[in-house]
Amino acid sequence: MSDSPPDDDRPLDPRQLSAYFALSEVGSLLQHEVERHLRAEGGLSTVQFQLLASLDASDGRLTMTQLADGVVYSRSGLTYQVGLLEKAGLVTRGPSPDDERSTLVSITDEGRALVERILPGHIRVVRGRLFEPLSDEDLDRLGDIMTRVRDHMRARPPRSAAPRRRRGPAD
Amino acid sequence: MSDSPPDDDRPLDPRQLSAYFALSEVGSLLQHEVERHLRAEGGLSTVQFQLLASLDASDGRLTMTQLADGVVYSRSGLTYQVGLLEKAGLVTRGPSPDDERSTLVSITDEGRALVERILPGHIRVVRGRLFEPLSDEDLDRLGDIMTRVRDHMRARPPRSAAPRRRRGPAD
DNA sequence: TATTGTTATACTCTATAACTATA
DNA sequence: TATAGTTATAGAGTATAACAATA
Repeated sequence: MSDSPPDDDRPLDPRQLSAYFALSEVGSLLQHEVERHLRAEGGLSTVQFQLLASLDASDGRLTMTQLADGVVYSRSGLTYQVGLLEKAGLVTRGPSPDDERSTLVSITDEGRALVERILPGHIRVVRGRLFEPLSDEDLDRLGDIMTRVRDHMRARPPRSAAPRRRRGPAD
Repeated sequence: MSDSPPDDDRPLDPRQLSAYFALSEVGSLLQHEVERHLRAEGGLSTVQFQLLASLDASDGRLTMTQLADGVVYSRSGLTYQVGLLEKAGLVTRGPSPDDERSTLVSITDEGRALVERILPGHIRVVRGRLFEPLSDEDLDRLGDIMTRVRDHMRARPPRSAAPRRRRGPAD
């Protein structure tokens, strides 16, 4: 609990606070607008769209674990969402030939068609809300910063992020 | 629906895509970790913490509408969350002297104490996850970019963002 | 009539723990 | 024994619409 350097206990300076608040607000606003658009246009939640887009971007088939890697999500939540997509005919599920424990999720033609139908409007939202006020230089800088932060966050997950809690000996 | 310039229908270029994906991922990861911390440390959701922090940062009392302006939220959702905070003894609600329609939400001493107890750890999370890999220059640049985007998003809300739908004459 | 806020309701989402099956 | 995934369940959060009260 107290294994952080004392340096970490100082308050954020005003620039950090301002950057943090602005980032949070942008994230929240953007998320809401994207969600609204996806729901209205394709009846999908953001997570469902991300799952479809991941499948579409890869070879069309991924295991549940591979899908989970891309999305911040619990396993059961992923099962639930993929179940909805399957019910809607946008993906199919089947056993993996390599590893009988794995489930291979495949996007259907209908799924691909939906992604392609939704994508332009999705991009329009992102462009109009996020990128419009940014210069080319801003864009490069933003991409660079966010990529570094993401790699940092992915590289050192907080100690509480154990993928699956195993039963302790004292349970 | 087709009132956007044709320019908007082009796909995002790779730099935009990469910046957008990285931003989404960072936002999502950060949100999850902050949520986890607030829940573990103070039993609060992010929204509840934001509401308390807003009250704490202002004079300690705001109307429901003023609170709603800071958070992306439906009115009923706000009522629900403030109700929880009230039940927990962190805020009180009373009629506004200025406008009898308004509800004035006030943070209690207990509420302030909770914010002060949680804030250092919250900041530690943000610093460690978000700011650690960034230089001073990055920080300034990020703050500048995010502030501009936020102002842009706040200035021109999408047409669907009417605060409250009034009954149409044909209903 | 417009605005502020609440309530009732129904639904979506998410996490935890227990479970099955394969490696 | 560890890993991949599912299921049951229970709770939190959210939105919509109808509502009451004040401006």
